[in-house]
Amino acid sequence: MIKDNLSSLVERAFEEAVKANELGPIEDPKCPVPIVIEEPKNPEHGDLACGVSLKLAGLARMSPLKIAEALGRQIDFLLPSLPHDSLRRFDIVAPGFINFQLGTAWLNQAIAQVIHQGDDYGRAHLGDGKKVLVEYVSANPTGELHIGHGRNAVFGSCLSNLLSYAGYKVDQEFYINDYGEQINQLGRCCFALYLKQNGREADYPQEGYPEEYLSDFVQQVTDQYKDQYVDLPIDQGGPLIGGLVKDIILQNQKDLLERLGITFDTWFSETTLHKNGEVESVFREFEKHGHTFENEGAYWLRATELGDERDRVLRKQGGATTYLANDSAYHLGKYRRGYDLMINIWGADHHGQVPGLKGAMKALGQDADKLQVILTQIVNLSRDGQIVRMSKRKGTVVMLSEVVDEVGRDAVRYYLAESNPQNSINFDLEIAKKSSKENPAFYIQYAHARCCSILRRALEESLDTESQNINPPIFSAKDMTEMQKSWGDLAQSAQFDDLYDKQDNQIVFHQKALVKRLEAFPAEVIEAARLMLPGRIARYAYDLANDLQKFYEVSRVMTDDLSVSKARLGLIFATRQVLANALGIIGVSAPERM
RNA sequence: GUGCCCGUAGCUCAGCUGGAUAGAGCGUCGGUCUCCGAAGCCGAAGGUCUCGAGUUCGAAUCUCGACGGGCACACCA
Repeated sequence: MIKDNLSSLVERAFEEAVKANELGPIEDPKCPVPIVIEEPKNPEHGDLACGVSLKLAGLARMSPLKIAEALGRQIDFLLPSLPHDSLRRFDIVAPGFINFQLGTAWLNQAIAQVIHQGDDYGRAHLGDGKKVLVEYVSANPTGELHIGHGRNAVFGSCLSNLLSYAGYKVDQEFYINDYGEQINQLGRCCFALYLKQNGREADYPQEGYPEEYLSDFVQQVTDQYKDQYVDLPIDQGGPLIGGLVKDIILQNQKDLLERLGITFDTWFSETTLHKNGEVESVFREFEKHGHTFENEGAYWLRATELGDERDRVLRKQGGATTYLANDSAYHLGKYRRGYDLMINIWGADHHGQVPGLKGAMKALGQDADKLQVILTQIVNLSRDGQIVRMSKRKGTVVMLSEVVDEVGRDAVRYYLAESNPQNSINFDLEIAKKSSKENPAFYIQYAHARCCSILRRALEESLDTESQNINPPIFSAKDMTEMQKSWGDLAQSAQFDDLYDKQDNQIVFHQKALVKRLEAFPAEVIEAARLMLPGRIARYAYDLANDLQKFYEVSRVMTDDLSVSKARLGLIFATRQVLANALGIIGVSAPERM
């Protein structure tokens, strides 16, 4: 990577400058501050720049400019050790920046690298094969998914893709809360509706789920089984009808998530924890490790000793286990499955539970740092500018399925993937629909399709508008195959010199910008994975598409000069590849035509 | 009341471990297709980075405080 090359160049210059006693009181040849190479906003400041002298000023008790000059002298000596024409020149400017002007060697190498590695370009070893479990969505099987679930789902999916791309071994899991009071409640509600739908009298539970959420699901049961269960007592009918409805809802959620391109490796049922006795055995584990006590007939976790703000009940007075106890059993199981890292993606309204769960893991003797909870902030839905509160009670929720229907999978994914989880999102349905054609997702896809189109056109005959003659195709399919082979040949990367030799500064500028962007992709993947912010990849893809469009505006790919055409086709080929790789991470399709 | 998150253009959001003149999209106004896809490109307008202190060569970025918004504070799940 070019930045790494430059940063190690500056590092060596620093060493030499220290040896030459040019940096005042600094005697350690190891640079005390990280050497960061950055892209200047102003193009007049070169292709890349280093501001390390400014950070060293205090330590060296010298002016930043003097330091930069000292480093510059050493870089001059080191220059011959670099590959031919990798660095064209560098300048020392006030207040102490070192600005680099790139030659062609590294840039050419970057294009060849993209094509050489293809679908794997940008893959990283950051994860080093570590096993990660990403648990997300985990919605209750008591109703449809809403837009908040959608955000959680898209974020989790993108993060999983990203981590996997960065070298982690990722499993994706959906935890089904199919046990306990809420599922009993679901049963009572569904049975009441079932009776009603069969013309019987029934009292709908007052604190139950809104009827309109459930009636369609229950209707499916009614349609299939007619009135054959109407005479069952509530304690049998509830669980039976509730169970049937739960399966329908779950399947419904699965189908919807699949429509969003989300698939889970495991659907983990809470019921299995209870049936296998894992909840009971987690109490024995708590007992072994201490940090628990009894009070007024309840069994407590002394969470205050473990970083929580108050103690938590694990087993209630009546003997029932709490949500935290069940969750502890679930998460202990995750540890035992051997994951190096466990990521939970929760809605921010659950943030209060984080210290409790982490405390429980500590109490069980586990490394709580392996468990990381990412909180996604709320999605504010509006329609025509009117805020729609997502209250389940009032039943005003706009369902995720409606949004996907209206806006489309790719746009929904991009929209929800783009922003960082700690920021709330304002999602106006009317605007989302209206702007769906100018949606960033379309813009990126358009750039991809345009690359494909150019590559296709290279193989087609063309019409000369002046003479009305039909020109034969410039390249044959066989030519294309051979070109692709040579583009990916690292030893032949000098063929891309033709991108920069011509006199038109504007074209050179935009091509260079495009190549620099392609070259930055692997570093971007690593950074995004490190920060666990897949939104960065979405924005990167947008920037790359933008760079392509700007290049395309000022320059033709197919020209009279065959070697230039070849080089530019190679650049387009590489751009298409990186667009596809980036889109793949955020789970947006990369169409060849639109 | 306590804890967590947020506050950047009219709206939606970027801004990398502090760096050069704070950036995009949408919306508004104007320009641009005899030429590989105009779902594009170019330009204009729009900012006290909520406010106030502090840290330092230098703050949208770090610290503290205020204000504003959201969320959470169960032997519920």
